[in-house]
Amino acid sequence: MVVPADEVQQRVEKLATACRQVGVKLTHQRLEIFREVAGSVDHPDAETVFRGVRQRLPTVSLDTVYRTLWLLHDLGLVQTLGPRRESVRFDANPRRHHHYLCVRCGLTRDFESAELDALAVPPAACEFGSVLGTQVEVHGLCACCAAAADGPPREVPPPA
Amino acid sequence: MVVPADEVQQRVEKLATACRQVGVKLTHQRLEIFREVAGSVDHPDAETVFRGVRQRLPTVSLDTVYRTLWLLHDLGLVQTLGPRRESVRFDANPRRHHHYLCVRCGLTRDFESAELDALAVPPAACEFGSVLGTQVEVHGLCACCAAAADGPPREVPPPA
DNA sequence: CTATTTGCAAATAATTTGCAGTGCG
DNA sequence: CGCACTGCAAATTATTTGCAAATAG
Repeated sequence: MVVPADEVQQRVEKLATACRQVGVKLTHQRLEIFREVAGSVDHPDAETVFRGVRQRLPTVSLDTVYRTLWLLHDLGLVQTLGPRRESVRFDANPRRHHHYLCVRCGLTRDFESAELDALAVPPAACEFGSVLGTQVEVHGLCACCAAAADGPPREVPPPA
Repeated sequence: MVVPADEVQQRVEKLATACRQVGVKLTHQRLEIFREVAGSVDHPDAETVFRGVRQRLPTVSLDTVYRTLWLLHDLGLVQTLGPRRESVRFDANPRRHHHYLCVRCGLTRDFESAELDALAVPPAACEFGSVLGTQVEVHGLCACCAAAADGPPREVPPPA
């Protein structure tokens, strides 16, 4: 929860509009589930959203979280983030952005960059089909993992 | 199988070297599983690799495929590709490359671009930790999906 | 030879679905 | 009031693990 309250509020309004537009009901559960994703800078997975929402809505079920997350995805209100190994993560940041990704712990953070937004798509990429957008993934070791610099998360047998 | 044979051969040699170096055995199964990934331009998932290898090695088991794929990953010989929705996919292209990704069917293809390789990482991204590399994802509709231009793969109830 | 690796089958984890009750519009 | 939505539990799918037999080096 580091996303400013007014930003969250704005995103929630978009949700309300979108729901009305396609005729799906804006239930308490949906609202809270969306709030959970919209208010988080880590891109949570279904399980994590579930744990968060449960604190305010102790009766939600995990499957409602799944159903809602995919519904929000279909409405175009959250993006999915291909994970590194684990399950899908969700991202409710509607602004154009890119991702920083820790190769060790999987931490994922958004950042913005006008230069990267303006990237020219090379012809080699256009061959495959139309281009709707581009996104840059920056890989690295996050500050946290750099500090705790022991073995990698997945081990290879030590060189004989 | 569109990767040229000599390229595959070269990748296999790297595998042999790496195995010797860390003292893991280069078994028939491992060789074939690697060949399957190294020889494919689609980034196959475990199940797909399994089906492919099974044709030449009818007795391999799916779990050996999983174990081997992760082993190859640990050895740094294959990358994993965060999927769109489905499971993890593997990529044995050792050259610096970027990805084209169809938003509809999930088709994923490599392409190379010296400009993109040279991308300047914006300071906003450096805040989170060290930078090891960057990769660009180009999203679009592949030629195939553009042709069959019916509804999106995941439907939203039609606007009332 | 001997430690590593494999295949099998069973365990676990993640996600989806069927259904009956509930409540919003 | 009816249809969309929810929670539950069971089904399905994906992935991992334990162990005895097979095999690379």
